[in-house]
Amino acid sequence: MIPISITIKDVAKELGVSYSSVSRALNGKEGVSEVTRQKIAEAAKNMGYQPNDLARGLVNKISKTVGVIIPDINNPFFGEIVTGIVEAANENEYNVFLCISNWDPDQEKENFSLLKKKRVDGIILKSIGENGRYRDIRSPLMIIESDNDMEGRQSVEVDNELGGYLAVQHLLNCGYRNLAVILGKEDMFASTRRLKGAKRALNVFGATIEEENIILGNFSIEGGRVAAKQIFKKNRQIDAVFAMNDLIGLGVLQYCNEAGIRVPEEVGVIGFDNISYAGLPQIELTTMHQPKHELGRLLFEALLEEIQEKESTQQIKKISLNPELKIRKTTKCEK
Amino acid sequence: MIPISITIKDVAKELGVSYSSVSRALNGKEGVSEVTRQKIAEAAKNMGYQPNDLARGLVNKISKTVGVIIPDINNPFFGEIVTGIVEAANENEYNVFLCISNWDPDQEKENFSLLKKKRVDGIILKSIGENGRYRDIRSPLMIIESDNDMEGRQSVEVDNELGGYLAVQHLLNCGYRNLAVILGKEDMFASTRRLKGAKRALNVFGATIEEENIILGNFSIEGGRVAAKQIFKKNRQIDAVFAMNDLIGLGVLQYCNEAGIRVPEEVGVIGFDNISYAGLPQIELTTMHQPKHELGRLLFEALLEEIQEKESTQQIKKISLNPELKIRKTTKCEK
DNA sequence: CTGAAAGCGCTAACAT
DNA sequence: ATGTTAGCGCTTTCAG
Repeated sequence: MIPISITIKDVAKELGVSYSSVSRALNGKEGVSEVTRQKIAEAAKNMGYQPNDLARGLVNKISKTVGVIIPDINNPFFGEIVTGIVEAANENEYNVFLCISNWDPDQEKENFSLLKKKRVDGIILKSIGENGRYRDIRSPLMIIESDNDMEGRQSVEVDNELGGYLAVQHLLNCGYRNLAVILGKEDMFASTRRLKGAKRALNVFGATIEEENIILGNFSIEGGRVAAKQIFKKNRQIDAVFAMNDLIGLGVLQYCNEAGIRVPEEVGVIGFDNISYAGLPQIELTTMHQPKHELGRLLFEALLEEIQEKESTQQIKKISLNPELKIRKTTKCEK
Repeated sequence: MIPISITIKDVAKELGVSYSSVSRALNGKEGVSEVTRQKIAEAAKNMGYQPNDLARGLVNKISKTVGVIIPDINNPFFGEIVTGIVEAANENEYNVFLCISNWDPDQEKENFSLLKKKRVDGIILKSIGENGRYRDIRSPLMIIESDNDMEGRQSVEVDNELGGYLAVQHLLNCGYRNLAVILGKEDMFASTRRLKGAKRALNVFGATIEEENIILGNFSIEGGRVAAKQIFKKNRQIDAVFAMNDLIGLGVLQYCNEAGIRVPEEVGVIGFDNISYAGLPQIELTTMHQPKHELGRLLFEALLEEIQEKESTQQIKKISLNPELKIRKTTKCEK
């Protein structure tokens, strides 16, 4: 079952031309007469010739390949981003290696090393928050939500601080006053930014939040459930929670459901990301929308630019998109 | 920003040995004294040597790379399968190219061609149902749920007929009598098998299903909602629906919710796949569980075997796992 | 046990 | 416009 692939030499022999001519013709380089170019194109097609990107990569130092390292493809946030990345990549004849770090620094390192062997042209990374480990990565790199330690690296992200601000502003507008916040401990960069925005909104309103009402949870449904339990066990006054992503939000809803707490009457809940399941009629989670698909496309396009730039201007781009408030049924007002 | 990668020659020069020795040492081949082997290993490590898999692939005809073509990574069914594939692949030092066909035959073809250029060692495919197009694929291929036309190809799947049988048996056990079935039109192989099992269960029970109550929908939440509307507009008698996947099931639930139909009292709903969102307390969809993660691992492992087999026994393996009934709250009994 | 050399498929000078 | 050649980084005979 060894696939016999036909090479540039085979088609050269077939036509009795040199194989450099074939190479030139097939790559649209000048130096071939129209006539032979035609003949070559035709023969190549008939013979089912497919260029060998391994060989090409070896000489060009371009593998037409990028790596994507994310923690979890089952989080719809990443799923949609990856969809955008793959789409844009394929349009540019690129393939993408999918790596899953599982929020584990060791696996992430392992992934880097595997990708390096493959000589990918660039990497798109959702960093899992151990600092200073990317300084020595010498290939083009795009960060999904950069941390401070990534200064000097390109990144594409939503304006997280603005997102936090808008989320809490909405909660306040609804009349909720005793807020709790659940941070995602796997990703303190985004969480910290969003929290900063949240505090600013509180501040503008002349309010504050107790440190004890800011808790650390896992970025998962179960993580949200556990965190909510912790919150309400500790403080019955809480009347609204800002969850750092929709998965956590879903977990909060789950807890409220179990504990008989009415949403949005007794407590309001807002999430972040706007994953599709948040919009289910049984859920209707109010949340901050992120343009995930677009984020994915931009991520790849910016990476490609960096790859092709070689050594020109090389200015560090930080692309930032705006999140959008998506009001549904887990908060009790409409503005 | 060109990453200067160090080669086998560099470490050879450093040590004053021939580079073939370095190759031998690093690959654990015999013909190198323990002493030099040690020295080489150490030098390679210190110098940060990383093998170039492009070059390796060129000579070995093994790229340590596989391609996965699926219709939609945001369907948790595929998301979890891919997670299993990637996990198993990485354990074997393989990388996986993720391709998304978007249920579109043209994109699927495009993906094949891209992967061929990359000289992947094998491909894992969720075929989107156009027949006879894989006959000429000469590389190792594993099919996620094979169709008849794929005879002669390896496949890994859940026993779909059994799944259909168990699902409908459960519905019948609950006392539902007027069933409707929603097929997923994007994947008629799986749907047909499950339907066959469903009819068998009906048969054993001495019942049947009207053809008009078997409808074609899209494998999506919206598809399920539309199909449900169609069903209940046409026939008010229907008291249970078997949805061919959980997304469709979610859509049915959504319609019932809107139309004020009480589940499970007035109508029972059962899905297929057991995606994580089906288990949310607000949803609690009864469904047929598929061991998706395990399916993914098996898929890769079987593919790897086929890749390594070269030309030995070459018997066609069809691996089949059993689905499991997962009773929750959208059907009204417990057996 | 070790080195020299050929060749994987391709591109890019360099000749003609 | 076309052919010849070197070489990308590596593995694998083949000599020594």
